[in-house]
Amino acid sequence: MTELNKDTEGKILEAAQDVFTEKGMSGTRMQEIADKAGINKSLLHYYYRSKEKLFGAVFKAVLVKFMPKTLKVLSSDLPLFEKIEKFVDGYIDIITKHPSAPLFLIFELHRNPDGIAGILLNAFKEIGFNPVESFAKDVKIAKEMGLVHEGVDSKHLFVNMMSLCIFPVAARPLLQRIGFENDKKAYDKFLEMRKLEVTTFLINSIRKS
Amino acid sequence: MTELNKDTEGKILEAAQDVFTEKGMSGTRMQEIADKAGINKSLLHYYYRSKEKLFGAVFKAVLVKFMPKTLKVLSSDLPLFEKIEKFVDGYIDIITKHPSAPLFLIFELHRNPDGIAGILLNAFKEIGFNPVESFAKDVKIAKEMGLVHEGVDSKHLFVNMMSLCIFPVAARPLLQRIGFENDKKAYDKFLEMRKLEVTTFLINSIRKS
DNA sequence: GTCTATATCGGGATAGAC
DNA sequence: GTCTATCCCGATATAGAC
Repeated sequence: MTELNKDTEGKILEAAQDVFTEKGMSGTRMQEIADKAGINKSLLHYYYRSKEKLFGAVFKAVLVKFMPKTLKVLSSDLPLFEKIEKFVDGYIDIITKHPSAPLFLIFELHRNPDGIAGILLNAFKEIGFNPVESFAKDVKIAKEMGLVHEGVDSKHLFVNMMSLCIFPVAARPLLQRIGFENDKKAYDKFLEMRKLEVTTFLINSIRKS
Repeated sequence: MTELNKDTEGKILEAAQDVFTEKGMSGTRMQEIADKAGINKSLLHYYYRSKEKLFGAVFKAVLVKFMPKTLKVLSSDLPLFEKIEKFVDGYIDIITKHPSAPLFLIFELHRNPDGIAGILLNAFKEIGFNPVESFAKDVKIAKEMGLVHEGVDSKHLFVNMMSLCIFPVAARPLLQRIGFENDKKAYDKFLEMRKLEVTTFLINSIRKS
């Protein structure tokens, strides 16, 4: 819940985010967005000309919500181990708050990769920052300092880190049922514990000595 | 490509799997399934009474395709380290062959958790096997044998293992673009290497001494 | 069993009053 | 800017001939 009193356009965008991230592009009904925003269906078309356009706005908004914090950590000059810790901590936090966002991004990207990935790649290009390359440098430095094994591959490490943060949230409806008897609180606690768990897990696996 | 000459019902189910797993329930058009199966739209309704029913059949079929192999490994009496290795190897293999299946399962489970999770939980109940509990036992034994740290939590380990296998395939459209310049072959190779990578990564992080 | 034709309905989009 | 009424197409589903 952000603010409650905003202009119509803002209310629409917020409602649209809720519905789109929950049900995806094709599963979303304009009517449901209108209802949730407390306005009429045709107002949606007044502000955003089409469903497609509204979807685009939502997609960007979700990116904007996620990118800044995470990129800030990744582009910082913290040493590798601290950077991993900070990233995992912040990332699990933010996706726990917006649990359907990552699955939404992945699913829609899967549905229409080229059309959508453009938005993302442009975002990186604009700020002149590629998280994967940047992370590779961090790993290289840590190797030179003798902190991590020479055999460590930065891309695998990066993908591992992302996987361990995102998957448990995205697959929650499944995991909570098969491993936690569908106990919401227990799973919340599990996710909270993962911050430490994932960090130590990652660092243990790459640390020299 | 399984067999080419099968009865109409089989052709429909196969085509339906392709389309449903690719586009999800709401993104799927019956027409597209009919085209892909090389038959008429109304034949779909002849064999499966509704889209909903067809979807159910597909969902089960996908489960059946995945479950047996993976459960066979998990329920075997291999020692923990070998079990991890076998699982990771086989799992990455099978989801690489059916890359859209995991995302499909997760997304549809997210969309309608209770309606769909029932199918899954029943499947487990029928065979009287819960992978999470079983894995917990394996970890316990390994601890008693002094092979892994006492602090290792079996649920985190299980979720880590699943995350590391599934996410890189599910998020491929994204990862391949930001980390591999959208080079398909490079990413294929990356996935192939992950079998060893993930295994050693997991074992390194839990092994005692 | 397989086809063509058609019914029916839902949802995106527009027109036009206020 | 916001509403009501309506258009129109696409998609599921059914009827019925062969």
